[in-house]
Amino acid sequence: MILSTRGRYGLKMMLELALNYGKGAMPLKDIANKQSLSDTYLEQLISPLRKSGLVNSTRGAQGGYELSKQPSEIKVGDIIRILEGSLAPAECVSEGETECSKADYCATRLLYEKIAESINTVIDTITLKDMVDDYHRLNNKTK
Amino acid sequence: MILSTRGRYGLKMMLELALNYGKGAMPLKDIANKQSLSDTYLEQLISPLRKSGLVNSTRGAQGGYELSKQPSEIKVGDIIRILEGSLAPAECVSEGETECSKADYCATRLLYEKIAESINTVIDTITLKDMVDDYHRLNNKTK
DNA sequence: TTCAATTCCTACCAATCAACTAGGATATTA
DNA sequence: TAATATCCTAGTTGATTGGTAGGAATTGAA
Ligand code: FES
Ligand code: FES
Repeated sequence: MILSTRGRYGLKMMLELALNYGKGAMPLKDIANKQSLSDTYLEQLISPLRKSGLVNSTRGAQGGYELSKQPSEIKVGDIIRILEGSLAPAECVSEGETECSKADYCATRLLYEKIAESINTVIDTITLKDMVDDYHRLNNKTK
Repeated sequence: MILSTRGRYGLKMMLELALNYGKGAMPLKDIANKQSLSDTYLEQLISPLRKSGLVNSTRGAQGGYELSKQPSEIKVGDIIRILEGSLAPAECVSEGETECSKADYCATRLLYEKIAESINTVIDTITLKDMVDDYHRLNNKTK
């Protein structure tokens, strides 16, 4: 699996917050209940999202979390990279890493670069708004 | 990292065998030396490749491994899937798995499907022959 | 003012996985 | 028969995953 629970749960959380966007703060417990996930675990995942500025938090009673900007401005790539780290196929293609010494003559690196590029294109093209739209399309069909 | 050493070393091995294609069997120790990898570890990785029919083996002295078909007929996706398992982003998109019960109304699944599709397109388009060509282009430049 | 709701933070834990290593049986050829 | 290889099974070690536990700090409402 390319995505661990960190990325997958994180995406679900952020989708839930996107669905709630404009309706005020949403407590983590509500998110956890809606998605049937452990709230103490989600707590750990939302912390880096807050520190990266994707969500704002309000402490105390009636507090909770909300997106810091419009769903259309948050790419799923932002979320995934915060929670999973880079999705590079191998170290020598990942951004922060020191470049591999064999980079000049390594044929596998070209492959990794192509894989990385195609993944990045997908996750940086799709925003939370797209997922909200998908959600409504999927769930309002029967109504 | 999307690819573990299994996939990455496996690709290097197969590239080495592709470079040696048509020249008879190549012992694993030679591959390991050329790529500076542990031969006892590579032994474990080539076993599933042989069982899947991608490489043929010859036992005993002067034995070794060779590709079972032309480099142009072996997709890197074949190699990666054998050594890494599916590259699906999440369980509910992976082929063998029982389909997730929420599949009908799950918006994250659509995202996973798009990621999976783009990865599969890349790794099933590129063959060992392409990597061999890249290798020669990269390494004969200075000669 | 006090209490309940809530975020925030650190530490711990068990199970699994990743990346090897070790040791030996079996087959082939010079 | 010795040297060279593949083949097979079983460890081992460290990191990662997917959590739990416990409590401090903050805030709104009764
Ligand atoms: S392994 Fe890093 S460039 Fe090839
Ligand atoms: S989690 Fe499986 S379909 Fe959404």
